[in-house]
Amino acid sequence: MLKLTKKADYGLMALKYLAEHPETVALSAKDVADAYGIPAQLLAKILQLMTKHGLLRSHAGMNGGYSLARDARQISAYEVILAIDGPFFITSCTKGTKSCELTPSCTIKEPLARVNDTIAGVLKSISIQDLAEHEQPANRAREGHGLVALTL
Amino acid sequence: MLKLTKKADYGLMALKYLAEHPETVALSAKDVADAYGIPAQLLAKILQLMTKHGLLRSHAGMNGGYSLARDARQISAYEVILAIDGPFFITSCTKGTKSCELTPSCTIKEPLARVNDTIAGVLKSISIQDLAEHEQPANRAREGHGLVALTL
DNA sequence: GAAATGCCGACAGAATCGGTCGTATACTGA
DNA sequence: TCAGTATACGACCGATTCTGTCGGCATTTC
Repeated sequence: MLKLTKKADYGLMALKYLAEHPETVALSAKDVADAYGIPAQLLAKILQLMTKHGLLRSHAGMNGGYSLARDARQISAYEVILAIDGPFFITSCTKGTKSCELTPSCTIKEPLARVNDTIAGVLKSISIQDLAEHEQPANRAREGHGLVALTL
Repeated sequence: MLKLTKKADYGLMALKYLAEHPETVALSAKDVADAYGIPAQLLAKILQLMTKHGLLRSHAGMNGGYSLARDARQISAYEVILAIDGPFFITSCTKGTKSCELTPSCTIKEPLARVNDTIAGVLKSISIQDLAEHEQPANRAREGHGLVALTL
């Protein structure tokens, strides 16, 4: 399928929302959840995850909430996905801990690992700021573009 | 997460195997399954799927089996994944049939849709032939490389 | 001290995925 | 013609993962 989980979507949406409201000191999980119609408790856990990974700063107590730990330009979509869904690999048998058992099967995986890197590169090149800026599809014809080379 | 299903992996492996054995007229599902230790019946269904999508030709009866419907260069990884896993979208709320119901939420999705296109482009640029050639990591330093531009 | 908020673990329902089984159909070759 | 091999297809089940909820606790502000 190759798709993000809803959690990752929610996380990106929440960060975008925070990036769009820089004037406020902090926004509570409920604020963001209400803004998008996301289950509040679920979003809360997602925000906590991102806090743990250093993407957000949290503040308990009344008028508490979350704020971006860094400038929106310094947070990439890759980091968000990594924080929420964990490390991803395009191949099922991730060549990490426990490689593929099937005898010589994973010859496929070596080229696909490079695809994986390419995708990661694309996601790393996208910042929360980029997401927030594209509110209106009008300014789509901007010049900024990342170039990604895939070497087979 | 962002990973392929095992079925897609199996499908790619099977096509690679077929591409590596061009001399044989046809290989049965069992042949391929045995070669890689894949459950035979599962692989059979995958091969049938790819046949239905025009990637393979099938031949029933004794000495039957499957053969590539086109040259290995003309079959992209994208087509394989599409045939097996169906159309994929990186975003949960695919902007196809039933768009996101959440009020204004899917502002995120528009930039991610472009990421999606980029990934699709990468996968389209990879042929079964490419997979088959990379049997040995020795000839990795080949010159052929696809260039993918992501315009934010 | 009370209210609001974040923090955390456990858990349940739903969806998806991986894999199996059974049966029907098609082709080959003796 | 008949047996054997192979594809074709649908139903099903167990396991895993994902989504979302609940309950309790900690922290800060007022």
